[in-house]
Amino acid sequence: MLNKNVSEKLVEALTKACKQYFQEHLPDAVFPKDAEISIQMTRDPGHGDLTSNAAMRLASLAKRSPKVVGEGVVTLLEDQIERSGLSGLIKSAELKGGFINFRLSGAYFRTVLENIHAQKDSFGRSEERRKRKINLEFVSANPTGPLTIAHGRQAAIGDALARILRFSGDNVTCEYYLNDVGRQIKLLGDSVEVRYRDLFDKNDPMPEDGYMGEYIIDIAREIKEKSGDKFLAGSDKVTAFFRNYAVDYMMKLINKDLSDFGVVFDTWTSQGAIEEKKEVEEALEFLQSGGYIYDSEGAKWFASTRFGDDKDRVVVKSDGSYTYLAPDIAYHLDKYRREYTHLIDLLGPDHHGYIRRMKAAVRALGHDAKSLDILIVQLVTLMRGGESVSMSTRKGEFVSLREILDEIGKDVARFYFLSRRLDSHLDFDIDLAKKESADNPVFYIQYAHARICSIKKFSRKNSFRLFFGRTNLELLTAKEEKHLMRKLSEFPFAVKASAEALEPNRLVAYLNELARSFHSFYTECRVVSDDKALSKARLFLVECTKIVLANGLGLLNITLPEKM
RNA sequence: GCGCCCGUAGCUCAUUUGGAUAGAGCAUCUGCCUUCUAAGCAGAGGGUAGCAGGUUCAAAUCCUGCCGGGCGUGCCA
Repeated sequence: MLNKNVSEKLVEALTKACKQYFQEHLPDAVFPKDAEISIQMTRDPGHGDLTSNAAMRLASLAKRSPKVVGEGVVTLLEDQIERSGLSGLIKSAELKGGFINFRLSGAYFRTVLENIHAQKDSFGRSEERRKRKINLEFVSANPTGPLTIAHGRQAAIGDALARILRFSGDNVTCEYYLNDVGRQIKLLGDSVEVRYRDLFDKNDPMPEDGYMGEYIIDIAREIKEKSGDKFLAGSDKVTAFFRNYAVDYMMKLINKDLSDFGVVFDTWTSQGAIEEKKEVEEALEFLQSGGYIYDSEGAKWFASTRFGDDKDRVVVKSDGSYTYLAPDIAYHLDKYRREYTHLIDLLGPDHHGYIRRMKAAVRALGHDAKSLDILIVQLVTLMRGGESVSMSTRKGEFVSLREILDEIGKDVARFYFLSRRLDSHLDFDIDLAKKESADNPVFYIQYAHARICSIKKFSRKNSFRLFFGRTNLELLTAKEEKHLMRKLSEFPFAVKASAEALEPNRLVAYLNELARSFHSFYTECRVVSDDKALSKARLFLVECTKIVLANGLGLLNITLPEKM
């Protein structure tokens, strides 16, 4: 019997009991059809394993106290539990402070352990294949500079989200939108050209708003080494060369940083390619045919207010060129054409004004606004020795993701970002992070895994003939063993909650609790001992813990050390 | 001015979509290594959840108004 079946059946039994209570005691009252009868895992094991607030929800409807309603429902519940075949798994149902609390039987938890052991790396994976085909776009940094710490936060979250959603049954494609045309890119090329000419003592001035970072000089040097003075005589062709070279160079750097950070993209879509395929024109024509485009003051406007935006937006400027919005609409249309049923964009907070207009565009294109989720990942305020540091890619002042990777490592950095909610405005003190990286919380979880590997090694070395006879899980009766079993059984719920809320931090919190349960168990319960039957049962429990830790950390793409 | 986000322990952050006594890590203090890893365990102290109202059986969570911080409010991307 699986977790899911148990909770569903229990909800069913509870709903029946509630209905029956209404029929018997309140013939005049109407039982609400959409009554939200639900069951959750308890926060505190002292309250049992599962809990429902049904009695409190129905109390006001029934015009009786939660206590009276609860008592009535609990009485009827025994019979319903019996009928739904749950009596072996539900040990008790009792009313406490208005909540109806359920205690699961030992048999239930033993079944969970057997499931974990049988399903291995699939344990926690959603059995149902959802039909959603998701396009998850994140980072999408302009290739005008190295990735910064803020991109790192997005990268870690996007990557983990993709893994969690896939595990939950969605088909997910991770996409990087490559902004390879436009003003910023032109400036990038021009900046490199000026630096290149500097190397030949042609001291041209940097363009206004040019890129001042050291890396621009690196690119210029590389060109000089490869091609000498070949590009000194400027021309349109040469300008294009510098631009393309710089973009390629930067994308190589960006991809190296991403892959070292454990972040994998499936596709890169280039804005230039979208424009070349005339998709912007097509998108605008589509909107035009729907009557959502009008002319005013020499420009073309998208009537986004008709879909809830505060004001209409210009899409074609009076000089005939596009605003940023036009290619972005085309890009989203392109995604829908690739048959994605659901789009998720991770953006920085400077784009929050963008949400309404893009949702308006999506609706004008004939799609449900709900098919687009725009998640704002808040910035990281970078601190250095308690002082906040302002960052500007253009001025060349920033802390790169590379520096973070080199200083504190992939696992610590990923964990740091993943354990926070995406909308928290968090402070990252790099000096503190370097100092504290030795006792970073990520090691707490990894250490649990390393300890398990050590136990396994020890048990093999002292082969207690543990492989004979059947494993009797009924021997697992200590408080710490029960807590650990309970925690293990929560894993599928934690994954589900994380996927539904699009919040990887929930999974992190769960893994932290699991590690805590394990460390506590480890301290109190000797695994490999003279009691062979008990050793065998405990080894089984430890193996299950290892599987769940591996599945969980795998979703976060954090390393599983065999020893530390 | 208007819009979005945030304000929780000395510091950094959680709080399972409105539930029970608001929890972790760091820092401080007290115990625990002759046995599978002490990067650990058990415990103590530390809180008017910015402030004031409201909705609800129940509010850190939802609504309103203030206060404070960040970001936006382009025919920039």
